[in-house]
Amino acid sequence: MAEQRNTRQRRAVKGVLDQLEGFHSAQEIHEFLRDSGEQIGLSTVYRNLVSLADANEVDALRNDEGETLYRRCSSGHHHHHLVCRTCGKTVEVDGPAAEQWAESIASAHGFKNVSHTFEIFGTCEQCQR
Amino acid sequence: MAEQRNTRQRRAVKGVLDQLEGFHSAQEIHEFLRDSGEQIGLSTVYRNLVSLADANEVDALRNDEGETLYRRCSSGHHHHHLVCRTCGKTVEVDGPAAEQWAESIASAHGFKNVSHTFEIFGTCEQCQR
DNA sequence: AACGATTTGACAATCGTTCTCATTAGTGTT
DNA sequence: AACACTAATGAGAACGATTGTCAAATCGTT
Repeated sequence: MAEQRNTRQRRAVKGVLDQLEGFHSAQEIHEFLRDSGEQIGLSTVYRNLVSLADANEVDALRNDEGETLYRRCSSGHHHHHLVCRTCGKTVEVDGPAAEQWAESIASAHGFKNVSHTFEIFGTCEQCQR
Repeated sequence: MAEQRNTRQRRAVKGVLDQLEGFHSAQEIHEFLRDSGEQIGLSTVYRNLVSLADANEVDALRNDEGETLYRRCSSGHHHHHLVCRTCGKTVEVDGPAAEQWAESIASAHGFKNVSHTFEIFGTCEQCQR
């Protein structure tokens, strides 16, 4: 259906995500690209991030302020994150127990079509100094 | 320091929260008040909700779309929610296990000043019809 | 009733994100 | 390589939720 064209800009966005550690906002990513000399529009960055997230090629999550943050995800399966508020450094976390717990709570109350968010934010060791 | 005045508007906002089931956005609450014949500005609703949330008199959380939703919380202690996307109906949920799990993950990686979000969204039985 | 400080409300401003639409550029075909 | 067809881009406008501004209204106290 949606044929993805391999444009210079899309390549660039993917490229940054490989270089950057942890989660970053679309605007940060745009700024980074511009600083790297890449000519790319902000809308394009947004569009590509959204489409990459739809295609499950990157992880997306919302931080405390409601911004969406993106990160190239290593594993293909569902997981959660421990994210540093300051530098975006991320630890990937599995929580099968929590997973199941959410599921069972939901179905116990007759809820369908369930999604959940489970993210941990904090300040990493480095940024504490 | 901040002495809270008991204004008609603040009373009204608290009042709605008592009447309304589940989580609702500031705008919904404003609309509801207006429909009830209460004359109140949108900014005022926002301000009161924020201050009530700060005072821990109401619960606040962000939904999938990044909107902030509010609800008068029954219990004073920390808890999570199972929220219906459609009507806002809410089940209050305790997850001591999940709680501790988050804590231990965070400290294991040297993160301080940790906060977490754990909310479950779905469609409740009624709204499935 | 009067006072001084806090709140209010209408509206402007902000911030992240999405939309619009004319232009550009992949991709498959001669 | 030149074409054609269509998706992707970019600049800026538009949007939606939320916050800021500031004069006017209101609360609680004297």
